[in-house]
Amino acid sequence: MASIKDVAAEAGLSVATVSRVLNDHPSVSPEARTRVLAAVATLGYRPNAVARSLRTDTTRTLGLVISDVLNPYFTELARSVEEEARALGYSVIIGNADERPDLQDHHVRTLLDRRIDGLLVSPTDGGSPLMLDAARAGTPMVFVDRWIKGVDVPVVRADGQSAVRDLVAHLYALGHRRLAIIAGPAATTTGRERVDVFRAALADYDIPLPDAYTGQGDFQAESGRRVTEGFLDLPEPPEVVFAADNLMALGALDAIRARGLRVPDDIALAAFDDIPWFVHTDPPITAVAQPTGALGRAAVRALVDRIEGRTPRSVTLPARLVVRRSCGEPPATNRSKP
Amino acid sequence: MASIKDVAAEAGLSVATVSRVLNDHPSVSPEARTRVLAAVATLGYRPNAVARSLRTDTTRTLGLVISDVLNPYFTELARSVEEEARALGYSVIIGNADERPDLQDHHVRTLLDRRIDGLLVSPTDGGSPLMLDAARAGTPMVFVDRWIKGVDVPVVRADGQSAVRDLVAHLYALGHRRLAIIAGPAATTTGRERVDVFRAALADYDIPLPDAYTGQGDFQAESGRRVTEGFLDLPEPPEVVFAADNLMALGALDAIRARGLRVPDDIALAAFDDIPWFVHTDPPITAVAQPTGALGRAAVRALVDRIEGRTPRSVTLPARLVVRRSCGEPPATNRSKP
DNA sequence: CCTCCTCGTGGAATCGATTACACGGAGGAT
DNA sequence: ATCCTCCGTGTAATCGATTCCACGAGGAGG
Repeated sequence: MASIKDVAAEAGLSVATVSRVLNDHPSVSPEARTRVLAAVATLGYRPNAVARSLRTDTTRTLGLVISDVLNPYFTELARSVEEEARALGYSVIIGNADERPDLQDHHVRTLLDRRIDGLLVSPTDGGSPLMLDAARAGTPMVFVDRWIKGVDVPVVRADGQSAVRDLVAHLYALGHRRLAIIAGPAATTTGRERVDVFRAALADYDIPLPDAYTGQGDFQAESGRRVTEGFLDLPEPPEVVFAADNLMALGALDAIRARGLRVPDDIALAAFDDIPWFVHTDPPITAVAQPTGALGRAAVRALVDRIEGRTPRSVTLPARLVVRRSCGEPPATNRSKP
Repeated sequence: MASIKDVAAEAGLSVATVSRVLNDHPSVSPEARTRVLAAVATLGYRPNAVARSLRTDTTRTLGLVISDVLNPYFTELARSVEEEARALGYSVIIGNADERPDLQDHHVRTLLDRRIDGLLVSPTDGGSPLMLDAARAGTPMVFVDRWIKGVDVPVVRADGQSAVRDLVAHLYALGHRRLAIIAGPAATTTGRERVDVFRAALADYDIPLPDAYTGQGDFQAESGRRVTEGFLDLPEPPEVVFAADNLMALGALDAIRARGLRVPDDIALAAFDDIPWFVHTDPPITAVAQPTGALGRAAVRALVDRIEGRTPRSVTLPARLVVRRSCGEPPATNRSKP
């Protein structure tokens, strides 16, 4: 593969001049410029990004470590992150932690070794020493969706509070009083928070959230199934199951079906995170929708701000309730009336 | 960030010795080894992968360019690719082409600039000059799922022939005679092939596949909707719609619902590519399932074989039919009988 | 006409690793 | 005792770029 030396030789100029043309440095004669460009074309030369990175200590690459690629929410997040990064001239390397702290560390380490310019993380756990060290050592970093307490790192996330309040109001209006939640891992912020806002919203209606109605999941479908089975085995099962993410909602749906029960007639179901498939499930699932694309874009902008020396800001965007049929009472089809 | 020179200074040895310890070169005294390791630990040193890559002309990184990350089929493929690569000591950089040839080229170019060791591609189109040049120039490359004719690159893919034959047999047994297909882009191999095997399977039953029953899609949900509407507007609409991928099947389902029609009573639906969500749609969708994980792993192995000087082999694995309820006649629940 | 600047260019250092080669010392063979 | 080999180590070249510094030519200003 042709190097800058070959181009210099072909153009009859020095490598310095070639480099200047390639980085459009002002002081190059028009003549030299055309000669270099001609040589580049005939040789099909492309600069070696590895060499350039070594010299400039800059890779124009962002690392993104997410908890689970198979979760459509994170897939969409990854997609919007890559789009925004590309628009700003950066590439993205995605690491999939699969909700495993060891894998998360593996990816963080690999990305750091490659000297990425900045790191976007949705932490799987309460924070590995590795990540905390990296943050303290000054690696540009931004948390997205989930975050870790006690670290001075900007956070870009959705606030589900008002949407969950709306959800509870919706459920209450439908006559439901016994509401249960499938929580995420307590080690994640989203795992705890969603339970907290749900409990707070219930309190507004003087509805308690007993321990029996708060199941411990891990954001994977299987745990949703397990916890839901537990709920259904209760002497007095809940009337509604609220899953703290979309995969656990799927598991819950499975468990309910396996018992021959119907949604929403026998039991209602709602989920945190909205995904395209929820329109097509049987029945369509009522969900709290995060502004996923906007979150990804905001996260990239914050990170790039930090990298390029500006002051990054934390961002919180509101989630909103999307009512479908999984909690009962099909919503009116025409909402066009003012 | 500490460099190998700092480690050498800390250990009171030369950089050469440090490097030898780090790469466990045999001729290092035990004493030197411990001194180096101690220095590495106190400094928290990590080798700079960029510098190493420049020197060794090796990045231990694979590029994966897929057509659409939002498509669960490709997400799962990406995941299995990363897993297998990690097991073999490689990292993966994913590029999402979004079914756009220009984006595909952008990613291929970026990956090549970064001097990845090998490239895994599921081409969006018939083959850009860029990719053909790269292949000819000797970049280790393997096609997965889709491929390009006339290039000497191993292909790892699924063979849907027998599964599609099974599907047609299933449909025929249910009494369906007017079968339509939503094809993928003609520029892709999978776009054309799936139509061909479908037509061949129909021929076995003397069923023709008229032009009116072959709609042109682009592997995205919206095109599935559009084509299906066309089918439904026909004076004699088909009894079955077979979508050549899962997203178009989703679009088809939308279109059918929008007309107030029911699946499978009014019209049957089947899809190429099986995904977890098909179990939960209303009704569950009958599909041709590819062995996605195995494909990803086989592709990585072939690529690594090529990179490490062994001879890579093309691999074709059989797809299989998964019958659900979207074509009629709920399958018997107990299949345990011998 | 001389001096000083500016501009275009090239030489060479540099980034952080790997590795060929040289070298000194220890130990074995003769 | 001499010579050879092998082992552990260090020096320095190298990968492919960027960039500081020096230099010569040419133009402007005195």
